Amino acid sequence: MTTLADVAALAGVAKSTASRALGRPDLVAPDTVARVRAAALQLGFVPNRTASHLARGSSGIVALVVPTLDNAFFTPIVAGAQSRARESDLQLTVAVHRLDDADDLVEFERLARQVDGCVLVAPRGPDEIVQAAAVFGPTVLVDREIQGMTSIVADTASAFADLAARFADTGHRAIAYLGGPEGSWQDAQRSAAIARAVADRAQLTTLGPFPATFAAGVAATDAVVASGATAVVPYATSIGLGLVFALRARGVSSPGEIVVSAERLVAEAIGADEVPAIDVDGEQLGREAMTALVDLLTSGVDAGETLRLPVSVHWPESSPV
Amino acid sequence: MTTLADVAALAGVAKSTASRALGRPDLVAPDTVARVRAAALQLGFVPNRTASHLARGSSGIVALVVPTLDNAFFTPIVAGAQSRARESDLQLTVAVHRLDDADDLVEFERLARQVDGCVLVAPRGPDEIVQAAAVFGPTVLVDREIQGMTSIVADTASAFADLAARFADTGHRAIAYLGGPEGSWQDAQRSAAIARAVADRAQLTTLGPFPATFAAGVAATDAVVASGATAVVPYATSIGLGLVFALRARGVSSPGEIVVSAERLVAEAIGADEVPAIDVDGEQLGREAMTALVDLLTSGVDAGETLRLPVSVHWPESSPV
DNA sequence: TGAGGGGTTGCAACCGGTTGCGCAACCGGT
DNA sequence: ACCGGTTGCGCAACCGGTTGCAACCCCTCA
Repeated sequence: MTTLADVAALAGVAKSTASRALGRPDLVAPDTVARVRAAALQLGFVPNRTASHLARGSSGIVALVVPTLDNAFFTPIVAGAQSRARESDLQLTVAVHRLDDADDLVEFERLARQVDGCVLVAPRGPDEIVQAAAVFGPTVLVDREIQGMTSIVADTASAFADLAARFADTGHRAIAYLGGPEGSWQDAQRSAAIARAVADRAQLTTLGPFPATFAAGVAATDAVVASGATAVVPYATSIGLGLVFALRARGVSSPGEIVVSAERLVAEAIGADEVPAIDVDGEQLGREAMTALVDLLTSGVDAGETLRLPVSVHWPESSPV
Repeated sequence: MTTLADVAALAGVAKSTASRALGRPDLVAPDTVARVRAAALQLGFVPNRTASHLARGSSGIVALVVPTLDNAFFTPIVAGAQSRARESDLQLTVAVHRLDDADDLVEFERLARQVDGCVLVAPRGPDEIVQAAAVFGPTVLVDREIQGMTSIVADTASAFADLAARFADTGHRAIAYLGGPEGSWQDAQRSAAIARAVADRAQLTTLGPFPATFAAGVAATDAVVASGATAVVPYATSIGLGLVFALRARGVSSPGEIVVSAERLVAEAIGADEVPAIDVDGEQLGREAMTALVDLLTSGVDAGETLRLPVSVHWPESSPV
């Protein structure tokens, strides 16, 4: 392996000058920079990240904390964050933590102390725990808003409200919302947004709380049918999938008799192009979060602002009613 | 942050002794070890991985190379490898590379030179390219066998053969195999295994090659119907899913008229508990591969052996014929 | 002509562990 | 009492970059 010393020797300068020429060219005379660069190129020099990190006192590792990976919502976030981290030469370590209570915190601290920063996906649990987690270092929050913390949220609530409003517009008189897990920040947002959107134009039944699973959707079927709803907005894709399968199994056609909104890709999978769908770009969510963390790391200042990403709604041409 | 020097000072020994006491206690007097350990505990000492890696000349990073992440087959492998890597205090970096041709190699080399070792998931591409990739450092292969290389393979071929044989046993006279992508090592194994298993007990039609996508399954429908097959074994889950949906869309009941084998979880999703299914434990695949790599890294010797993981077959109680 | 100052560069001390080598103490054996 | 052979420990030199500080050159302005 060729080291910086080799490059410096070939270029006829000191190691320190070589280091500066490559890292902060503005501090070095232009032709010296050129000479060093040429030498580096000629030797195929690749700086040793480990040494660099040691000298700078950083680890070069950032953590992404998710509550679970058994959920299609989180994996794209991981992918997006991963790819963005790589662009900034950071290693991403993915950790599974719920951050629900104080016990989670002690384990989290050990992790946080070993990395340069954290991206937290903590959909549930009290604000206090999440805030406490943020004291260990630079932190960016995903899909949740807490006063004073930098966060990136998908504006799913607006999309849900849009869906519900259109259902009401297209003649649905009874709409059901299948609520998400207890304590979920997004659930609170979505539930409130839908209620505002529907107002008194239709009867809105809120069911739940449900965990974001296929089984929960199946289990919700009785209640949905009993509610008399002709349009359903489920908190999560998996819940909707379970509901659709269970409805079909008992002979209720969907989207014929009961329309269930879905996510874009799933709408295709369940063979219903005519289902209203939303498109949350999880990868972008992860990418933007990592971008925010990188900014925070380089600038050193935490603006504590929220970036709200739009969520698109696909409404079928043919009326789903 | 407390450093080794602090610990050494508190324990009243030299830094070097402290280092050895913690890392190789067999070289140090028992009571000295105890004193150092106590000091470390008291100060809450956490060794700095970066410094350790620099001194040892390793990076502490291992790479997992997959051809794509848009495929449900690979994500569990990533998860398994990830979790196993963490147990050995290794950072996992996931890279997307096909390793199909020499161009991929140059980019791969840059990656490989920065890590301690690689786990390669390279289902396609010529053996030579994969072998060339292995020269840059310790390497473990997943789901593919190449003479002389350590590899972990799921014994899917046997499972496929089992499926085909049982189809023949239960009266199917025309069976179709939907082949995988061109050049796929596993496809070659599976195809051959099925042919051996069916022998002359039924008519076997091999279709393809197909990419492992939903769309490919849809596109294969005409050919499947034309073949007169009553039982189909698709190379990949996604192909099977596409086929089932397309069959149903054109009024052919499945598994009623044409049985399509599937993977365990998918069999449930398509609402057919009575479908023969296989269960490949991708997470275990990734985990075992990482275990092999860790062994290789610590022992320094590459045995070049293959570990074959069993794949279970679920045959429905009620005959699917 | 000399003091003041900006731009370049080199020296050497870091960052925090790891490890080769040498010294000293201590062992049992003659 | 003397000796070869452990055993236990410390010194200092690493690993490969980064950076504070000082030296130096050259140019400007008084």
